[in-house]
Amino acid sequence: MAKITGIRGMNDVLPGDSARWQYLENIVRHLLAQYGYQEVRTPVVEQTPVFTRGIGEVTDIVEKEMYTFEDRSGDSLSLRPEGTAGCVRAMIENGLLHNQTQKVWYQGSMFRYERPQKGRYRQFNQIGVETFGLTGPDIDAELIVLTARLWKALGIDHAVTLQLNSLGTSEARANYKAALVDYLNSRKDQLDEDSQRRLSTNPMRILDSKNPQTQALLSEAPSLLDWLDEESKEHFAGLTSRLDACGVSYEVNPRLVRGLDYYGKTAFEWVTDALGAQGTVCGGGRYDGLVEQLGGKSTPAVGFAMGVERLLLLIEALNQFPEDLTSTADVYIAVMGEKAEQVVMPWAERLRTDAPNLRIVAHNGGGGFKAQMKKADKSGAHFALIIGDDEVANEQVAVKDLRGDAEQVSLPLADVANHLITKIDGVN
RNA sequence: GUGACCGUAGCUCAGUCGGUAGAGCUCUGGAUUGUGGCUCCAGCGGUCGUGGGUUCGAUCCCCAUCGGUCACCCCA
Repeated sequence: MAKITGIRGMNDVLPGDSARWQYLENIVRHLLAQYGYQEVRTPVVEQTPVFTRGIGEVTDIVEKEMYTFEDRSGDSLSLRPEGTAGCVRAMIENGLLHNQTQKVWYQGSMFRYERPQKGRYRQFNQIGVETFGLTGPDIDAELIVLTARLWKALGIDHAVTLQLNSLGTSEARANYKAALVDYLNSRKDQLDEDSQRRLSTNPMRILDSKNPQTQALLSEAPSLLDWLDEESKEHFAGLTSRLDACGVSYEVNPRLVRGLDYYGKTAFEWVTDALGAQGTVCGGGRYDGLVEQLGGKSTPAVGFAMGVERLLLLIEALNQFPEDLTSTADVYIAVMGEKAEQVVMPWAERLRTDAPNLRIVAHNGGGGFKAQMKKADKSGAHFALIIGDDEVANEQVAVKDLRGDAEQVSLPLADVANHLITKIDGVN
């Protein structure tokens, strides 16, 4: 019989790792609440046109990376390859964009059929933030400032840099695109194969080619910034002045184009060189045309998404995880003798009632007393509680400090919870 | 989709110029009948990724295949 395995590029988050995910998620959730953003949860599967119309037919994501299938009624469905399109669909469908502004975020799995490598998986998780109904550069700035605060909270701010660009209005972009194609067509023979192909399909993407010869050729090419219309220039200036005022530094990168068709004006990426080839940790921009594209009333919008796995890899690489994440208990209860085994459950229940914020693990599964103490140590608990025949007879519990040098004491059961709470609060 | 490298114990790896394998960590028990971390001893644990070929004999050599990793591409 063939061995049953998980699917390539789709990973398990195991007990030893889940605390790290929760650590990141908790920080993000708290931070977004600080800015007044609300969470939305949308399905993992959408009708395929949500993505083909939203992301763009000729993008790589839609052309060759989507998990698309027919359901039993013959409808074409797709696993979401990104979060924005589905989020916009939900906002339109529920009438949440009618004369109101919205600030929302989501978190969840996305799916793309690609060859896995470091920081790139077939099922991966994004935390995304989207805002609707706001035209000015102040909201673009707020989103970026918010991410900057997040990097600080995670201890990775020294390892990421902000790349910033304006893609202009669609008219400006169309004019620029024509100029770029003109320039590159005259030097077509010097382009690498991929770039030659993109010349007709998606010429802007040639700008961020990694091919050094192509990059050299581009140094003489027309720059997007020179083709910006007044409106876009003003918007971009409004954004940069606010970033300056908040002390967020950035690098203007006129070659920064994003892979999804719906972006215009502001585009940004936070990148790191600490993760190998997949260095973009967060990316986003303005997509004023998308809501209309998906059948809603024209609504301005800005948003971004960050890659959870990449952030976790980066925090790990920079050694920024708190040390106590591996601990599974604050208090570990070891028992000896039949009488103790009889009372340990009700006693532990009482402690959990009296000290609801402590993680209290009662030993299961028998084994010698020494083995129980080893487990107490491995659990990361600050205290071991010891219940043997003597303790049962006196309604007492022996409290042993596993981390400090306090003397072991015996306390009446009724006093144990308070003792632990004060001691452990003091430690934390 | 293309390329490079790699598959030996649960994990990290050694090894056999071809004679069916070993260490560290983990786990269990003991040295220390009710006291963890350090140390020492013992035990548990392997179709050497899978299939085929060469050979008296293959974990080792050859071929294929599957899987993993990294990179291209693309993006979070």
